[in-house]
Parts: sequence; structure tokens; C-alpha cells
Amino acid sequence: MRFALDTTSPVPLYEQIVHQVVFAVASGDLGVGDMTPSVRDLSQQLIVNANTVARAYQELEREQVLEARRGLGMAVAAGAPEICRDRRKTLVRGRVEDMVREAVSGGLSLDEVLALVEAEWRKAGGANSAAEVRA
Amino acid sequence: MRFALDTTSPVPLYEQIVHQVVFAVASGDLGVGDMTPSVRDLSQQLIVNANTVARAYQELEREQVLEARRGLGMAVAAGAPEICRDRRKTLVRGRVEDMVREAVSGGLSLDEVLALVEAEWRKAGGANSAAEVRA
Amino acid sequence: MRFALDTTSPVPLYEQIVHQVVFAVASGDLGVGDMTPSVRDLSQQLIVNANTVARAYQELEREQVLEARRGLGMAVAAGAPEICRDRRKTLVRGRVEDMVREAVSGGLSLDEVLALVEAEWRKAGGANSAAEVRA
Amino acid sequence: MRFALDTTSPVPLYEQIVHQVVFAVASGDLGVGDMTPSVRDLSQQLIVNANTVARAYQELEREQVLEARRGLGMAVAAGAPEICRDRRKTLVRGRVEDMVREAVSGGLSLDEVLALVEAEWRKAGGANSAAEVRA
DNA sequence: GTGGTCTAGACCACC
DNA sequence: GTGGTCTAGACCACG
Repeated sequence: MRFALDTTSPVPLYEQIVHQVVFAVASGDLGVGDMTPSVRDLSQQLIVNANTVARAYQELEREQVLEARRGLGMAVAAGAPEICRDRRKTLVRGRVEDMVREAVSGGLSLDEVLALVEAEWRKAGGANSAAEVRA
Repeated sequence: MRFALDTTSPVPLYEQIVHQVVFAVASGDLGVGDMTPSVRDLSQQLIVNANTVARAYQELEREQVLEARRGLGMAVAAGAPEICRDRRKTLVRGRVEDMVREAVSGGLSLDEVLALVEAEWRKAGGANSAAEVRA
Repeated sequence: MRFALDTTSPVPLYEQIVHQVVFAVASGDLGVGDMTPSVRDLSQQLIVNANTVARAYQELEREQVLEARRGLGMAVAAGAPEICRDRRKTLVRGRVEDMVREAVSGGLSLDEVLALVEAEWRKAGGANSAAEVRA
Repeated sequence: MRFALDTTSPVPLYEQIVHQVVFAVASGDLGVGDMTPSVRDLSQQLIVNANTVARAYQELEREQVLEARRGLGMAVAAGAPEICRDRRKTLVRGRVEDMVREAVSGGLSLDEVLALVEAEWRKAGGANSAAEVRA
């Protein structure tokens, strides 16, 4: 599990951690019952304060993605994969909504927007098809 | 010129005002030389603090979209339409970047994202082609 | 609105604050649209760190009891009274469940438990009937 | 003696073990002089760390419920049944206090609380009268 | 060792 | 002025 934070992003660090765990569970990189890195380990790895990681873990526990095993650490909860796949979709859909709202009120056409998305997609180096993603 | 603010949105109020002026100029609803509402009038109309409107106007002046006519108010500047059309595109591109970043890190494929965009576009009731926009 | 914290209780301070706000809204002491004390004011009043109050407020926002009015403070949200009445009941019911579970596994009879409750009730100086509560 | 731990409960594991021993002695399931399972056996049976069981036994020794028989294990102490019956009552009384405090500060009436208790009691399938308990 | 809570003090964006 | 985020460092209960 490799995490990377963007300290220049307006998205709070703890939220970025939450997202990465959610994505890791959604993609299967983190399976049910797996333990996440300890608060202290992850905080050193990401070079953030331990409180920041703890806050992320607490949020994930509240969302029933992780569950605390007292004295042992945090484990991926039973229903987590489904929850995370849902959340991943919801997250991206939210961004799409924001973008579409702005594009519509700005008077752009669908064609222009789709072209923009494809252009940015290439710049970001994303995969092209679902098959490629799973490869 | 009709403005509508969403106080629940994470987008700052002054930024929402900026966007609306920019879009109004880009679309031609506001022409070069037109006067914007006074800070007082607009703040009463939108039920926000006058400082918030002032900040938006200040921002727009900095971007050379508006220019202060002393004792009279703010007027749409000469090069404004071009600037605003550019900015409109930049704004949307920024949202697209955010969305693509999230989609890529979430492991979605380009196909899935494009489908999402089209779905949201229909939901938002936007135009389909550039021709349709100009019509 | 009078708040009082018990620093000897095992219940976290931020959770105690959450409960008190919930109860205040449930009882109508805090109505929809009312502003809560600012983080800094309340932290001074309760002699706790501002972060502790902020954490409570954030929790309440997540539960849609409060909503942030940016730059102004936190206001009681529209659906809050219903949510709070529900939560109040749920909270007490949870305690009752804990207590009953322990009593049953300890082999006490219902009569003994009811007597215990009445005794503690008098010691705590609570009201006797619903009518008395509203008086 | 059958033990069952709930690892999801907020009650610490060692405390759950303590309670179960106390209740077993109070009810007579464990008589004076009986030996409890060894730390190792019980920790394997409950799938918990041996330290956790040791801590529970230590606590029980401190409360003079068990006494160490060197080289043999822990035995139920002479005065244990009386102590345990007392403690059982104290335990439940503590829960009642918690519950009453919350109910009073939540503005509930005694009637409402008693009704809640009876409802939960039935749900938990407890006995109705002291006579029934002894039967 | 684990996570959870709290304090103190800093900086930020927003109104 | 408002809340939101982050850091640093402390203490605690639990296993």
C-alpha cells in the first residue's frame, strides 16, 4: 500500500488519507480483515502528525470502513469493500456534478467538455479502458 | 442580471459572485461599459455582507474585468469579454483537472468517466453541441 | 444555555458537549436558526481547549444538527429538532440496554431493577412525570 | 463455566472476564474452593492474549474473589460469594446511575424511563420477579 | 506496542 | 470576528 499526499492541495490531509484508504479497499488492495499501518508508522511515512492520521482512521471507523481492534490496530471491516466502491463512485460523481454545473452555467457544449476531459485524462496519464485498469 | 448564491456550497460567496459576473460578461449579458450594481445594492439583493461584494469587485478589478469609475461605480472594462471567455474555460478546466485526478486515483477508466459526464450533463439539462449553444 | 462538563467522567469532553447541544435542541432551548456560542467563547466558558469545542461542533455538523455559516458561526439546522429528539431517545435507550443486559446476566429481577432506578432517580433529583418536566 | 466475550463492546476484555467470574460466583456456578481455568487454557479458549486473562485474575485476586494457590492456579476464595453478590449489585447500580444521569439531563420523566426499562427487559428476556429468579 | 483524548499554539480562508 | 486544519507533545487505557 503506497500513500502519497499533496500538501499543496486544498483538500485536507486527513481527508486525502481517508480517500486513499477508501480507494485501496475498493480496488481490493486492502482486503477485509487486513490491518492498516499503525497511526505512528503511517504518520512517519507520510511525514504528517500522528493526530492527522488518527483523525483519518477515526473517520473511517465512523463510516464502518475500518474497525478498531483494541490494543492491536485498525482492521478493514466486513462490509467495507461495498461501502468503499459506493463511496468511490459518489466521490467522483460529486466532482463531475461540480464540473458540469460550472460548464453549463458557463455556456460550454457537451462536445467541448468531453474534449477537455479527454485532454486532461491524457495529461494525467490515466488508463483508457476498464480492461486496462484491471491489467 | 440575476444572481443566485448558494450559502451551503463550499465555494466562497465572493467567488460565486466573481464567477457570475465573469460568465455574464463572457456570454454578452453584460457588455463593455455597462455598470454593475453598486456594492450596497448588490449586497442587499444577495443578503450578504457588503465586504463580500466589495471583495468580489476588487478581485474583478484586479483581473481587469471591471474598472472603477470614481464616484459612479464599476464598469465592464474594454478587454473584458475576451478575458472572461478565457477565464470561463480555465475555470472549467480546473474542475476537470480535479475530477480527473480523483477518477484516476480511484482506478476508473476513461470510458466510465465519459459516461458519467454525459449522464450528469443530461441531468443538468445542458446543451449538446457548440452550435446549439450559440443558437 | 448553560453547559457543564464533568472532567472526571469517562465520557470524552467533546462528546459531553455534543450531548448537551443535542439535548438543548431536543428540548427547544435552542431553536432552528439560533447561533451557538462561538468556539472561542464556549471554550473559555467551559475551560477546555478550543479544539475540543471545535471537534464537538464538527461532529454536530456531520450529524446535521448544526450548520456552519461561514465567517459567522454555527446555526441550528432545519431538521435538527427531530434529529435531536431521536438521538436523545436512542442515547438513553442505549444506556438502558447496557444496564438491562448486565442486570439480566447478573440474575436480578425486574422488580429489583425498577426499585434501583427509582432510588437513583430520587438521588439525582429528576422530575417524576412528563408534566413536571414541561413545567 | 462458559465464557463469551464481545470484542466489539466498549467494555474492556479483561473487565468482561472479571464480570463473568463475579456473576458465576454470585450465582453459585462457581463455589468456594473451585479452581478457575488456567490463564493459558482460558486465553486459548477465548482467543485473547494471556496478559488479558492474567489481568482479569489479578483484579479478581485484588478484590479477594480469587486466591492464588501457588503452583496450582486460582481458587475461589472463602468470602467470595458474598463479595460477588455485593459487587453484582454495585455493578448494576453503576449502570443505573449512568442511565439516570443521561435521562435526567435529557429531560425525560421517571415514567418514561421506567417504561423504557420494562420494554428492554422484555426484549432481553429477563425474569420478572425475584421469586422467578430463584426458581 | 495499539488507538483515543486533550492541550497549546500556530496559520488559514472567509465574512 | 468566525470555524477549519495542522503540529507538537503529553497522558491514558488496552492487549
